[in-house]
Amino acid sequence: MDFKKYVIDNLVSLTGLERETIENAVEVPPDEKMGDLAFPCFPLAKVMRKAPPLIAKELAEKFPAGGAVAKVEQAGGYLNFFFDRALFAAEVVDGIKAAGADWGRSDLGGGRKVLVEYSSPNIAKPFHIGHLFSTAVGNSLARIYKHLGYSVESLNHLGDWGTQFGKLICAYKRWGDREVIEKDPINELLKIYVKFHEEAEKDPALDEEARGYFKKLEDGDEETTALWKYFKDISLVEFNRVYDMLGVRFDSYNGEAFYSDKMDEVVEILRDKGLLTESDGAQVVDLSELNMPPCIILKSDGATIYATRDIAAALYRHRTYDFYKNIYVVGTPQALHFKQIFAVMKKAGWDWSEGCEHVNFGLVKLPGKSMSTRHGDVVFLEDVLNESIEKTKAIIKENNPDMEDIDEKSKKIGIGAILYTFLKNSREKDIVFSWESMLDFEGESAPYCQYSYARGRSILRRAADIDYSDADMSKAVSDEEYTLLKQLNAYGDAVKDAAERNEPFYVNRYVTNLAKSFNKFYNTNPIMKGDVDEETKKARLAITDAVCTVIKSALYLLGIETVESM
RNA sequence: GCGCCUGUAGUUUAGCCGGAUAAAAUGUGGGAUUCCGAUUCCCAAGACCGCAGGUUCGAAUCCUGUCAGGCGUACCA
Repeated sequence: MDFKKYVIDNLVSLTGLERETIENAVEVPPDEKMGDLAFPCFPLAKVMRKAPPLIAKELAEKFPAGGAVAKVEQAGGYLNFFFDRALFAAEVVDGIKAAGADWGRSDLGGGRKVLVEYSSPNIAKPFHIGHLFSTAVGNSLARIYKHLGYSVESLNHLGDWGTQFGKLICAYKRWGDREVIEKDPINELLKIYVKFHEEAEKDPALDEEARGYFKKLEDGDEETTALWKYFKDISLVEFNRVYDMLGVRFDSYNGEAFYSDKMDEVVEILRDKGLLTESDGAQVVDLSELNMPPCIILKSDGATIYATRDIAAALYRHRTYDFYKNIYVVGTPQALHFKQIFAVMKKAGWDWSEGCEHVNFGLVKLPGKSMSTRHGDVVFLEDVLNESIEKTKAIIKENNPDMEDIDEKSKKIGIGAILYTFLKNSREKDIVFSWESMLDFEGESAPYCQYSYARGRSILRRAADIDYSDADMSKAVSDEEYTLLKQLNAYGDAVKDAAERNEPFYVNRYVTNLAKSFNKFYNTNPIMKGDVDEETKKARLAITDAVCTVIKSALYLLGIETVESM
C-alpha cells in the first residue's frame, strides 16, 4: 500500500481539487510530532471562501477513519496525518526484504542512455587532490543514474592532447633523463614541466619552440609521437593505480587525442552552415547576441583548440551512443567554455545537444593559495589516500588489536572517509584542503556510517540462529523504530533528488541520517540483550537487517565500501 | 568594466521552485554504558540568515539596490 497515495486519493475526493494541486501541496511536516504528512489549507481559502483553520477542521472530520491513516489532526491551517505504524512497518520491512540491494531502485530511466564524463586527468601530470572532486562526483552520479534505471557509460576524457605536450616534449628534450623518469615517472615529468615554465618566463622563445613540437605532433611526426605515447603509457599506469584504490572503472578512456582526427568535419559543418567568421585571423562563431565572447574554432595559426575538440567529442558521442543525457563533471572555471560550445551546437541545429549538461563543482584550494601544477603546488591524491589509510589502521589497532584483515578494512574505511568529505556538501562550494579536516573521522563521516553498519551486522551475527522472517511488526512501533522505518522508506526519494540536481550529497546526507537514527534506535531499544521478548526481538532484528541493506546500498552509490566489523 | 557563483551559530555546512519554533556536525560545558563493540547515545549554551528597501496573509527563500569574497572574461585546458 502506498500511504501517500492513500492520503492524496482521499483528499482529492473530499476537496474536489485537481490531483496535481494536492500532490504539490502535500508535504512532510517539519517536526515528526506534527504527523507524517501535512496538507496546508491556505491555498483553499480563496476558492472556498473560508478561513484555513476552518477548512482544515472540516476536512479532518470528514476524512475516513481506519486504514492506512490512523489519525487526522487539524493544527491551525494545516491538516496533519498520522499513519498506522504497524501497517507501515510491515510494509517497509517486507519491501526491503524482497528488493534487497534493489531497494530504492526505479525504472525512471527506462534504459535511456546517460553519459557521465568525469575525472579526466591530464597525462604526464600528477593526479592531485583536485581531481578527486570530479572523480568522486562523477563516479557517484554514474552509480545513482544506474540505480534509477538509466544505461550509463562512464567516460574518462583524458587530457592527452594540446600545446602542453609541446611544452613537455620541449622540456624532455632539454632536461629529460629516461632512467630517472622510469623510477618515478610523474614526479620527474612534473619537475621538468615546472622547470619549463620557470625558464620560459626568462626566455619566451621556449614557448615558440613548444608550439613547434605540438605542431609536429599534430602532423604525425614519428619521434614526437613516440614520446607522446610514452608519456601516456607511464601516466596511465599511475592513474590506474589510483582508480583501483578508489574502485572507479571507466567504459572509455577516449581522450582529446582520440578526437584529433574528428575535428575537420566539425569545422566543415560549421563553415557550411555559415557560422564561422574571421576575427583577428582566427575562425570563430560569434555569440554576441547571447552576450558571450566568440567561440574560437580555429586559432589564427590554423590549429584547433579545446572547443573544437569538445564539439567533435559531443558529435561522436551522439552518433555512438544516441544519448539522452551527456553530463560533463568538470570544474566551475570552465562554465563559460561549456556555455559557449553548447550554444554553438544549438546554432548548428543539433537538437540532441539539449541533452548536454555541465555539472560543475568548486575548487580544491590549499590554504592561502590555489593549486597550480605549473608551480608545483600540488597535493598528490595517492598521498592523501595512503595517509588516511594509515590513520585508520592506527585507530583500529588502538581500539581492537586483534581485528582481522586490518589492511583491507583500513583501506575501505580510510578511502571512504576521503570520498565522503568530497560528497558531503553541494558541489559548488570550494574545499580548502587541510590534513586535519580531511582526516577528521568524528561526527558526520564515512566511518560513522560504516560503524553503524558494522554494529548492525554484528548484532545480526549474534542472532544467526533466530528466524525473524515472519516477524510481527506491530511489536516495532516505538518512536525510534518508526522514525527509522520512515527513513528507510524515503531512500528512493533521496536517490531521485540526487539525480535530479546531480548532487550526490543528497544520498550522503540521507545515509548519515539513517545511520544516526539506527544508532539511536539500538541505544534505546535493546535487541539481543536483556529480557526482550521473542516477538519484539524478531521485529527489531528485521529492522536491523533492513537498515544494513540500505546503508550498504546507499554507501555504494557514493563509491564507499562497507566492512563487516571494524 | 561586464558575466556567473557564494555570503546562515566560534568553525564547516543544510534549508533557497515562499509557509508551522532557522536544521545538523564540529568546537565548548555537562551527563549515560555492571558494555547486542564507546569510531555509540543524551542534555545545554550558541544565529537580528552580509546590509538596506520592496512584493505577500506570510520572506533565510522571490524582486531591486548595496557591500564583501571567489571564478571567468578569444587564440592554455
